[in-house]
Amino acid sequence: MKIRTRYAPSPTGRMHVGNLRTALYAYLIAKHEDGDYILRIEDTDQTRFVEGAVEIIKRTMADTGLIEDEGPDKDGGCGPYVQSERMRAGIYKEYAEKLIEKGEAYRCFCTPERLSTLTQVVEGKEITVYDKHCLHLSQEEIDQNLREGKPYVIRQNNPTEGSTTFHDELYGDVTVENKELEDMILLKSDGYPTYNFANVVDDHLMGITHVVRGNEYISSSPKYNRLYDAFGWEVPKYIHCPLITDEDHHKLSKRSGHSSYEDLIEQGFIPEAVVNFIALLGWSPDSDKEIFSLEELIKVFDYHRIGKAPSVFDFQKLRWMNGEYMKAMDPDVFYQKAEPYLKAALTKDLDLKKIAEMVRTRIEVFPDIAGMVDFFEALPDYDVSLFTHKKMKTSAASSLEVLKDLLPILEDQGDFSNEALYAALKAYVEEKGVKNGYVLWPVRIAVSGKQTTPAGATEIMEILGKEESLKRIRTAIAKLEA
RNA sequence: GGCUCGUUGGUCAAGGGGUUAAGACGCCGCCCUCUCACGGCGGAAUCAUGGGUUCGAUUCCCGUACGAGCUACCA
Repeated sequence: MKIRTRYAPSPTGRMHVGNLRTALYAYLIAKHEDGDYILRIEDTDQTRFVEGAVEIIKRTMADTGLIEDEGPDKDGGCGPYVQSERMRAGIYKEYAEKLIEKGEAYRCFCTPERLSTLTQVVEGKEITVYDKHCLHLSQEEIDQNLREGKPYVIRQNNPTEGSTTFHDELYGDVTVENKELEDMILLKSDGYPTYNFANVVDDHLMGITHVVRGNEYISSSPKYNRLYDAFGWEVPKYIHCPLITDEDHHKLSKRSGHSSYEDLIEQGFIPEAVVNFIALLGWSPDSDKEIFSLEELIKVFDYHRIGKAPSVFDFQKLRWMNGEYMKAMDPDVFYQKAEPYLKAALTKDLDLKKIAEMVRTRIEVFPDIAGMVDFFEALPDYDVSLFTHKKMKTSAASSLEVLKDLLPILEDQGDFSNEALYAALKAYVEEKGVKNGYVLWPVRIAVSGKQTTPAGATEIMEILGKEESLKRIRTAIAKLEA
């Protein structure tokens, strides 16, 4: 049988990396077996709906390459793929009423006021256990309430004895006492289904074979199984994924500053690296390989190798991985992506393509560029102590001497290409019988004004050009003479 | 509080009755080098805890601790 998985986000804002990973795993599980991956929008909570959030979801899916086979924009015969539309089509009401007929659900007319009398506070948390009050309403009372137009919800009728077991592909069998099973609400008074009901109905109607979702649903899964059983539907395979946490081992939240995919993109990460990184959070291949394209992931992804323990989102390692992608990137592609960052930092007419290549193996994330190339734009006000370097055996005095020797040589130098400049300086080095660094260190400091730069002295001079390079060397001489 | 799940270096993690307990990030050192970075080499650092079972447990079982999730007309 063909595998069908789904990703079913709620349009409530940016896409959390935990959700993105769930989407990725759902996609990989399906694609590994050449199955179908379905996108379904779960907009049943009108109060949490955020304008534009559906577009964010669609754009993120497109950017990351998690292309759905069926979804709101791609009807595969199981539509509509947006729950509010399905609700308007009467799907959930129809199935909820079937459950009532079977005695597996009942209408509940309890007011918020009555419900609040049932809640108690335990350790600061409000806990409400419904008492099945409306289960015992007589048919007359129900009809009366209906006639009066009293609002009601439909609740699942769970047994109070025995136990229910469900099987997870990763966690194995999980058994819960039925008395722990709450009579959860299936259909809200506004007619919308709750997640608890909609996911079961839709997963069945859409032929989902593998339900991939976050770990937080593991304790409600027994209730979902009872729903499948009540309908006489085949229970899908469940794959509950572990949580992604922050450095403090708490659920990754907005506070961390990088909890959403959009946050990461804004911070200069590239989609491929993000996808690669999150794939490895909670899953590992059977090899030492760490850099994977989406296609490679599809090939090697075995969901049995998903772990059970939560994993910390290691921002540091993401940066490293992003850097690996930078290094492996085609130079033209890299330039295209780096250009806006280069242009933001440099207004002068410089060879940005050459600068981009200098910076490529040195940055992890695009915003790193600015602090690395700023000296091309303007010579920083540096301290002469920079000229002193013990390993290069340079001092302020030696630097001054070298720069004064070099000035006329460079003034006469016609070819200001990196190669020609290097040859010229090398000739001086040999004539003096010193180490390369003895000469090149002061030159680089003079033309850059920085202790570390993305390139060597002659490469910098090539970019700067003769006029600016000489000007900076004269400035250095003046500084050293002062 | 109840229920459920989890626990291998700081982090991601492999492994799974007998191993010198992989690999990666980060950190440190060395090499390379026109600085830094890249690259290369090396180093420090781990089986939460107490009981079993066993000739032998990091691995299997039970308890404890710790962490997380659920306990909404949120998903």
